[in-house]
Amino acid sequence: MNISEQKMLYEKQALIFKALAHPLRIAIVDFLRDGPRCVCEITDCVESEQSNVSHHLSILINAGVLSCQKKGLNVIYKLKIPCAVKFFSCLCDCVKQVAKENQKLLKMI
Amino acid sequence: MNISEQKMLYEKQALIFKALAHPLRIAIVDFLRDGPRCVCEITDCVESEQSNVSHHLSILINAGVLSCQKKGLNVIYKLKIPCAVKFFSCLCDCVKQVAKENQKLLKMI
DNA sequence: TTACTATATGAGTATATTGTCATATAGTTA
DNA sequence: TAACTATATGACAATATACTCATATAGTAA
Repeated sequence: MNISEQKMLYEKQALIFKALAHPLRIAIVDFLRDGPRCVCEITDCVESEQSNVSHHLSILINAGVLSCQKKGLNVIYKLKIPCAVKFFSCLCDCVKQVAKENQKLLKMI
Repeated sequence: MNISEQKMLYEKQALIFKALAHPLRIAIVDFLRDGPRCVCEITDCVESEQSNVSHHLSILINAGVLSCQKKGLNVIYKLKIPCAVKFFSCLCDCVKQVAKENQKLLKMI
């Protein structure tokens, strides 16, 4: 892989991270770990406006994190990144670690 | 975990994703997979201005993705998220998959 | 056909992020 | 001490992203 190919790869990877870089979109991905769900179920779960959820879903679709399928009036979204589940639990550990360090800092002051 | 705790966790996770959601920062993380490096080495590698690299490094530090240590005039940065390596190779697969699908689409037109 | 329901889209404003420049800081060397 | 080197910081303009509102679309049911 040459340098410009490498740069392009970084940009593509950044698109995926960007897609995941929002609490609401993480909530959506987390919810879909249990299986495919329609927009109305997702909207109920994340407690936001339908149009806002729709915008966020399209961001996740464009990044290739989710796929979707029409079924009657509904559109069913499902998780498409197999490693998301593992990475999420790792992220939990990271969040815990950061929290612990902040706690230490607070005690030092 | 109750709902507001869940939301806080999503926000913390989003911070980590946000930190990784930039090609230059991904390049930095990728570079640091080989081991700790000082700012000047990182700057050389990613081919950007020193002040810009410094800004991006501070974003990665704040998110808990990297840690750093002063050593004489230099500051040595190192990777702090153990799962980053695995997740990166998964992301490569995802990028490939998206690319394949786009190729299919192009052929259909 | 009309009315209804689920979802998507576009415009607009508010806010956040980016890269650059100039400059500050802290450690080193002479 | 002064000069130098590596890195960090702050302000700024340009750009991107988020949320809301109003509205469009496409499928369903009467």
